[in-house]
Amino acid sequence: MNFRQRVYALVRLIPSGRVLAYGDVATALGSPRAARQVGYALAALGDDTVPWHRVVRKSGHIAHGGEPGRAPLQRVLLEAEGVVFDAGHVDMARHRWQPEAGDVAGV
DNA sequence: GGTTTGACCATAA
DNA sequence: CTTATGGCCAAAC
Repeated sequence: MNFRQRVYALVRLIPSGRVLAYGDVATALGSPRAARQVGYALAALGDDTVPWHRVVRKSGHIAHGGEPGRAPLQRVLLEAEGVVFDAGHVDMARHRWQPEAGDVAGV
């Protein structure tokens, strides 16, 4: 399976109110240094069947996409799920989700 | 095949 | 706090 498809599959498993860093997704897929590919995969994402807004930077800050208006939208979607924003960034220590072994195996 | 690119990350100043 | 630099891996050309 392509790397991008694996990214989509894993992101779909993120529960509501939880977030993951690009690097965390890459690590869960077995390539800890492929954080850029995760963002690349989400950028090429056409369908909205994937909760892409639950993926942020490791700092908890929202990534600067080339598409204008995407960042504010992402924040709104996260806050709607109960994610707490502190000084413009997500509290990662509080909302970071850790994928379980069974979840990644199913992909 | 080589080269470019990018919703990243870590480090340093 | 900001800016700069290098590395990284997969996809696209």
